[in-house]
Amino acid sequence: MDGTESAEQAIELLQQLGLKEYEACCFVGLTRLDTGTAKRLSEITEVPRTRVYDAIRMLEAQGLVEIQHSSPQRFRAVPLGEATETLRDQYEERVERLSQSLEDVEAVGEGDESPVQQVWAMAGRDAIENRTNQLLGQADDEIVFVVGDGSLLTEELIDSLNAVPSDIELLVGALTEPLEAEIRRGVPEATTFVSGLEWLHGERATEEATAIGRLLLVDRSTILVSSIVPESKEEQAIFGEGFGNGLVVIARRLMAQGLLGTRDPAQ
Amino acid sequence: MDGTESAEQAIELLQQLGLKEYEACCFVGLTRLDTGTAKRLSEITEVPRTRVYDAIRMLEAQGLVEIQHSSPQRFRAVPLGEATETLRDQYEERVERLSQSLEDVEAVGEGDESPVQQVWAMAGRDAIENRTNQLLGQADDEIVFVVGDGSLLTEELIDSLNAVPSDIELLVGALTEPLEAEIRRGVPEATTFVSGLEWLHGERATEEATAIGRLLLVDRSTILVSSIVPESKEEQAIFGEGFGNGLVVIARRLMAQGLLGTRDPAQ
DNA sequence: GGTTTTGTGATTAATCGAGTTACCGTGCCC
DNA sequence: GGGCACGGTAACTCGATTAATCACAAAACC
Repeated sequence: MDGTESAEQAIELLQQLGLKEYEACCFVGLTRLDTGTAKRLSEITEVPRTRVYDAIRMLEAQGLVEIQHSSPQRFRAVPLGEATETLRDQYEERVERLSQSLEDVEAVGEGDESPVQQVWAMAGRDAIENRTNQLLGQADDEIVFVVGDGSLLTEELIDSLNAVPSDIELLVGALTEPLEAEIRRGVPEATTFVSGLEWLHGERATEEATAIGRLLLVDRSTILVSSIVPESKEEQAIFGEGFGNGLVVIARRLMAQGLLGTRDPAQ
Repeated sequence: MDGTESAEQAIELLQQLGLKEYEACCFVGLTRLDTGTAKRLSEITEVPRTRVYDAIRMLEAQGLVEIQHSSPQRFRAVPLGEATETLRDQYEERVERLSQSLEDVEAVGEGDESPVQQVWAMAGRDAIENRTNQLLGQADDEIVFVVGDGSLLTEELIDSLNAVPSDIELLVGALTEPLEAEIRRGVPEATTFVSGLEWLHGERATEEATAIGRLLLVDRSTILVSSIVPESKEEQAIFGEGFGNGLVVIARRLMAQGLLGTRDPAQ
């Protein structure tokens, strides 16, 4: 612990960004110290003094702290703006290289053939949002979109909706009246409506309620339905495409797969 | 191994981005398979079949693969563009939250007082570049900048140089003639020159050559000198500010710290 | 000169991930 | 029906990191 409440959050995040525990502790320790020695750092943070040196060295190599080679040596954190920018750069570089590598690798013989009727499950707020944008962009005739939770109505989503060509019919619904108003404001082009999907929303049998996230139907041939699991706030979705049998099949599968009931939060 | 050469590179990168080995293997396995079962995947990749399921679940939770809940269940990777976008989003979100947390935490009593004459060491290409931009932006009178290696002349750097107000004297040097030409093209406003720093560049005594990276002197009061270690390609720098004794002191320190000789590559 | 700091290295303990095996349910072929 | 390959889950072993201590040499301080 670092004393302050949100310091621990910072440590947590730094670890998610790839730092070790000691490294993360030392870094936030330094941001609240401006400049300090190993001893001072080990007092503030719960990092044993003898391990501070290693941690700092690692941090320096990643461009997050500077070292003054005096005796005793002093450390200081790079200014916040520079630090975040550096982290961003590193990541951006990696993603870029990854993208390159993956392009050079596609295809190894045949993939399995698969039945016509496909239903895929996916999870993760960002991923589902990206898929949503993707689908919005490739619509030909008609889009039906229902937003079940205000938190899903992001900037990016509104942009995507506004980017829909005007010759495509755009129907956007919301589960509540105020949400609908918000949508009408953000996407004036769209025909908005309220709900019509309470049957999806309400609790089913005795199981606890599962909040409906979004429902997207493109050209009556591709559908994406998501729900938000109550506690973990994680969004999960099912996604179907390319079949002539219409919605009913999907809806049935939806039920069958328990998407509307409970499902163990992904690990 | 995955057969293909650059597949391993992708795996490497994915691990750096936070995935476990199995997860990384499964993901690239899927990108070259379009759609596949656990069995197929375990054949392509060297991941034991029984562990494919866990890996995939993790990947799904992160929004990188989709699962078809049939029997046998099928997996497929999210399209490359969506995947990278999702990774980007996740990271961006974390960095953003980190930034918030760290702002709420600054300052814990006094930092150590430190001597007037400060020399700080830092490392990492991105970090040094950021610091360079930072310094360029806060110059008042004069900027002297020497580029020792063409790879350092990035887009971003050129932008920063061009953003320097015209009432600030801007001197930009290069170690070679062609490099100077490139700079003159990219930054027409600047007064360019060649080298003048061979004494820094050449090998010293019998030690192997250390390539000079960049040298930046702002308002004659702040200096940043970097070198690029031959093998690891890592850039390391020293950075000094706020003293009236001019360059000489720094230069001497420079030598004393062996920046121009060899130094063990950070870990 | 003696004592406290400072820094490095080695050592132990705990954690986590890689790799393996055992086991249950389901369909399929004999 | 009995066996058998396949699909899926869950346990366990082993090895590599990492967190946490300890021992010790070199400086710095009084």
